[in-house]
Amino acid sequence: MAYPFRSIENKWQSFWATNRTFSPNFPSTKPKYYVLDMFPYPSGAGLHVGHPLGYIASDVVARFKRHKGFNVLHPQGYDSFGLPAEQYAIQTGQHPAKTTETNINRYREQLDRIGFSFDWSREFRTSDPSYYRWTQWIFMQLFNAWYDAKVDQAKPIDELIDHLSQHGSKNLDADCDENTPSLAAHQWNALSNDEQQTHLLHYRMTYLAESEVNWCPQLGTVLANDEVVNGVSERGGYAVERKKMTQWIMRISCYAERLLKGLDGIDWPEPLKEMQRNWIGRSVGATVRFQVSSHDAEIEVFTTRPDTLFGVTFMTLAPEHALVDMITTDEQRNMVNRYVEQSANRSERDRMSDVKNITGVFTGAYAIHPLSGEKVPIWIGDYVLAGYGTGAVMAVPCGDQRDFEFAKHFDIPITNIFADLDISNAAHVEKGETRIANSDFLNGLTVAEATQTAIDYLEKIGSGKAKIQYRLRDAVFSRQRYWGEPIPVYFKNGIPHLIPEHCLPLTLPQVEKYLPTETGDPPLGNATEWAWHEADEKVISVDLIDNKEVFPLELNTMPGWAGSSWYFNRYMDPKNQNEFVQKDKLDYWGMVDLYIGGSEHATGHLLYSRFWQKVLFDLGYVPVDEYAQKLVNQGMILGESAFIYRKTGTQTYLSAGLIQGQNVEPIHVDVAYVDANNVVSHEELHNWRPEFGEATFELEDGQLIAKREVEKMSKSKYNVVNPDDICDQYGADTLRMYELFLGPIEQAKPWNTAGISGVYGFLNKFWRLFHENEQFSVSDQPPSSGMLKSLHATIEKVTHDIDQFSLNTAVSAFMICVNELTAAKCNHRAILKPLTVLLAPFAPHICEELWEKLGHTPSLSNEPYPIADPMHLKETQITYPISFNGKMRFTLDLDAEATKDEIEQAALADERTAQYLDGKTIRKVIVVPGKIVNIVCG
RNA sequence: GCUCGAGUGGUGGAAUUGGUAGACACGUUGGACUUAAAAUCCAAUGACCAUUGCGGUCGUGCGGGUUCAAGUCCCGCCUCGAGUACCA
Repeated sequence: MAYPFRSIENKWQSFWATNRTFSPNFPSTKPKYYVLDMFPYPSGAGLHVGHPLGYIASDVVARFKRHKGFNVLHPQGYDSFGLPAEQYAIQTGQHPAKTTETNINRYREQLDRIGFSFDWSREFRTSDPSYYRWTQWIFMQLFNAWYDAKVDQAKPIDELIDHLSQHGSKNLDADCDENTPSLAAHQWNALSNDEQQTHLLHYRMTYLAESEVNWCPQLGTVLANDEVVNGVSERGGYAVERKKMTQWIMRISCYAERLLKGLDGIDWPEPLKEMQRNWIGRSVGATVRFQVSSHDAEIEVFTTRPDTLFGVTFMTLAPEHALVDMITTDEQRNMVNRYVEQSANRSERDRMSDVKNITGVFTGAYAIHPLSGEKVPIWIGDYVLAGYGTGAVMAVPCGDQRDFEFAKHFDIPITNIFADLDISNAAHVEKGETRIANSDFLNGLTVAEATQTAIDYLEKIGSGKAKIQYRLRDAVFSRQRYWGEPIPVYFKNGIPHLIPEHCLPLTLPQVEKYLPTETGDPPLGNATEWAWHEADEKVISVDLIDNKEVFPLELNTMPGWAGSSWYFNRYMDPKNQNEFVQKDKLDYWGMVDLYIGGSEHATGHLLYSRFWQKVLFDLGYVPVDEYAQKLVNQGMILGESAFIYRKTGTQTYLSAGLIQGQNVEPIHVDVAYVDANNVVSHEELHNWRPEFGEATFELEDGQLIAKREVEKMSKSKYNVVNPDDICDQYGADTLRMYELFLGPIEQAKPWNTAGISGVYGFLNKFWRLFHENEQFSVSDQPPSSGMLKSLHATIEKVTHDIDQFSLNTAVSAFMICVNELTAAKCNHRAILKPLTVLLAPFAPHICEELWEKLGHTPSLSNEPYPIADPMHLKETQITYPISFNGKMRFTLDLDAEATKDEIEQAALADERTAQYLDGKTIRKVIVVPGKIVNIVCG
């Protein structure tokens, strides 16, 4: 008879909800602990068993910390702006808010069944105006900030304005656009207001600029770099092209160094940190300026190898480089134009898949080498990317493999500047102890020495300077979508202005259609009325736009990552109408102590959120500049798909064992219709897909056998396991423990429904141990020392495992303990009480029930966690393996208190030792107290 | 190509960080209970040899090395996974 998990789980879930058991206190004198999950995007498909894994792990820690006396903040909410709801709206006309609402309700139902200890009173949605008004507010703070590189800090824009009006751009070290003009104070003061505003855009942390963006025509929007994977959109896999557009951009690049450094102080998985480091892509080198011969122009390049300057035999510009048109000679113009056009028409993907082909064209122009004064030809090649560095390189064929191949292909001379090295077949790329030759004043120096000497010289003659280059680009922030946060900006004479702060939120307007307008404006262009809050809600009709009193609003919306870049702060004070978060709450809750989520967000959410946090920190709004002390990436739970095989071109389906030598294609079968022995149920197959009724099946032993294969869990692969079904069949406590038991949290692992019986059996066993004929029954006898030892060993192991985040082994420890208790028929009250608390983080429902039956007042959630008593763990005897030359021969039971010498003597005195030695001499005896005795002889 | 990470029974995975490899669980086999099944309980389960002995030999991807002792440390490979890619 199974334990009544259904009634138990219902009872305690409603108890927790009614009593708000898991709401933390504020203020509180207790130490705080903040456990956070990456909040979900509520998709239409609902949850599968893979989704809750991270939530279960964080819930164990949250409950554990409550027992340990912490005031625990463990919230949950929804990242509810996003593409799928919008795509659905485009197809069906249903407002995304409605789709989202439905999906959230479904998510909530599913989550509630698993018994999480979330404080639901703090729930919010990023698509709710009461939340996104603060996302808009943060946008305003970014707009009103600039980056002072002198002190490495973002500052209010007013300070910059003061500086400009007093000193102009003199003594100003700001992170700004490359092409920002320098102004004297009087020039600045002479500018009209609009001109000043335009000028300030060069400095603002979020700015409007025309730039090359990743445009995805199918999605009808631009994408950030991290949303483009292998030249196609991450979502949908559509082609992406480069396009010049005026967009809102976030100046994340000025934080490159701090984002990099900050990684050292936080406990995040090393691979993830590595991904962020690569993404930021710091490289140390120098910029060098080459004068263009007979033109009034310079080409600036970035190089990591200033030591190889004398090896430069040509230069290469990206086809998009601004100087191409100017410097191309008339003879070369046709070829150059054709080449530029060609590369422009090639999609990102073509260009990438075609890396091996060397293409390029000579411009006819020459540059003057800044050191040697020689003329070097200027070429164009699409191996040089417009988006990195300056979009131009100095080519050193002897020291760079691509330059080398380019030179060989076009027959450009190669100068060898390395002493005693053969470079006839390949470039010499390693740095090492190589000495430089053929390089005037660099001759005889090592690479490192030459690098420094060359930079010093360049700086002296004013032709270059040391520079650290980052791969990290500023992030495009505009999306041509409907379902996102409106950007709180209006345009006056084409100049962007923030709407007044007291008018927030600027509410997402209703539209007839979710597609771009006929004039090509984003979907918000379809809106005829906008609402914003100014005392009472005020509606602005688009008809009233006269550009005198009423101005047009920004029609782009924010990207998906906006709302998720600061939400961890909002949980501290989710209902606050006056501030984004109250300061003393920020001070109390501080950093997230444990953050759990997938590693797929490495270069997206996890980078942008660190960026925003740093800006908010600089501006004095948050007390810490990193927001998550420890991050754990939970691995994916994979599905075990099932396949049967269709003979190609027929309606004949084969059992998996019969496909040898046949021409077949695998067909997914829903895993629900396949049993543990991989037998497919015919009946259900017919009900599922009527067309199988007309098919013929070739069977093995009268059965249709499916082949299993591990794949990502997804609806289209028919391998989804719904947690609801598991809760129905086995209960939430079993689901929780089984998900943890599957393997280490960080690892990807397949879901195997067959294995669940082990955990289910464990909980039943635990229940039965304290029940007789369905009646609760505990013994009041004192437990034996053996049982106490078992209990305390488990306490020690489980506590240690939770600290180490090794939850799968903690589950095993419970199983061992219950097996031992069962074998000894030990159902003592003194054992059950601590065990109930110990197990509560893992299987909270059953534990609450037993706790109540023990006569305690629910809930047990703040009951102190048991502590292992070393008294009970003490060994009286220890079994020592006695080994000879590392090979074990026999064991010896010795007093646990025995000293090293006593152990050694006992081992040597044993007659079996004498037998084994048999005349051999003892060379050494190694004794490790509590572990082993090894006798080395020979 | 580069950068990380990982290779342990039929399977998922343990191993206090150099100290009796294979915990725990699934699966499999046998047994008990049952008219039968389910459920439950007990036993066996790395391989090979011996099982009329207690045992022995080999075993953590492959090849070397250090050590009394290596899954664990070092050197050289192989395979798989993840990330990234003309980054100057």
